[in-house]
Amino acid sequence: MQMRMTSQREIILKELQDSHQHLSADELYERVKKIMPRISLATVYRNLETLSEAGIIGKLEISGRQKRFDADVHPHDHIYCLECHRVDNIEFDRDLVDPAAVASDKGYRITGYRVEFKGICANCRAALKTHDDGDTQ
Amino acid sequence: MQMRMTSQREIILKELQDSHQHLSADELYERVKKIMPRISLATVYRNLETLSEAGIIGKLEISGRQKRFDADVHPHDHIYCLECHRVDNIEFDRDLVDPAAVASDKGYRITGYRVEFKGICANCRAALKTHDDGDTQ
DNA sequence: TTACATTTGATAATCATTACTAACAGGGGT
DNA sequence: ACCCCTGTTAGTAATGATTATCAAATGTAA
Repeated sequence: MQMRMTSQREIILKELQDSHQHLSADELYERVKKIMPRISLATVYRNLETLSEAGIIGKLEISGRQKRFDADVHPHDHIYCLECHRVDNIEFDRDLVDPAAVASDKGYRITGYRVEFKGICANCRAALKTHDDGDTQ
Repeated sequence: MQMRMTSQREIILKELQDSHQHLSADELYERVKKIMPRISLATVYRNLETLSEAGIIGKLEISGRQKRFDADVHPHDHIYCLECHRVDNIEFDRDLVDPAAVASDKGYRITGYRVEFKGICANCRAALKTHDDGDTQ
């Protein structure tokens, strides 16, 4: 849990925070390389893991895709675009879900849950509309 | 969408149904090989994909793990064990979640959502208890 | 039965991630 | 200052899951 804040670590964290996005390890690698050209992709992976273990960032494991990282660690949920795979935060009332009501089911001790929405983002809706008029709603 | 029910396809589907489990492609491969020894792992992957595209089975993409497949296609959610990675169905009232209430958020057209619980299953709770008494609840 | 499309088995390739390793950095304590 | 210890790094190899490729086999249809 204790962890030195190395310069690599600090730059990775700052780039993620400043992006205001949910970046993947390699996207972050590309950004960090501009500041610290000799950094290794493995270092980015390693530090993202370290930072998320320490609870400083969140690790998003969205359906079957590459992991993404989130500088916002307050409990919240996500929606992702089936077209371009971007991930956005959603406002969803987590109090609606009561883990205790589910717990008895199979003898699990529940430690958490997440809600994951999917759909087509505004950008991709617009793009699809001009191409093949695929959306009427 | 139209799709021949080949013998390989049929055996893969039947084995998944009979298992009453959420099997991964390679677990299913091991089972199917006992019936059809010359089948290829690629064929299993290919047919699981085909079957899930046709809506005959479900594809489960649980947090950062290997995909699993589900012969039960009625809308339902899942819980997985952080220790042994087994996946179980849960009874969770999906009406609690209203996609429309979320939709306005970012201009997404929402096509679905899923709720994923995590925890420690009964087996693993018992196993952990005998080893290091790690659970008091 | 000839002709075309689909599917298969075998294997190579890909993608994301993790493991490995040797070199390096930043403290103590002496 | 010097040595030792531990954590970290860059670079690269290895891994695990999945997908792509392709020739051969099979099914379907005129």
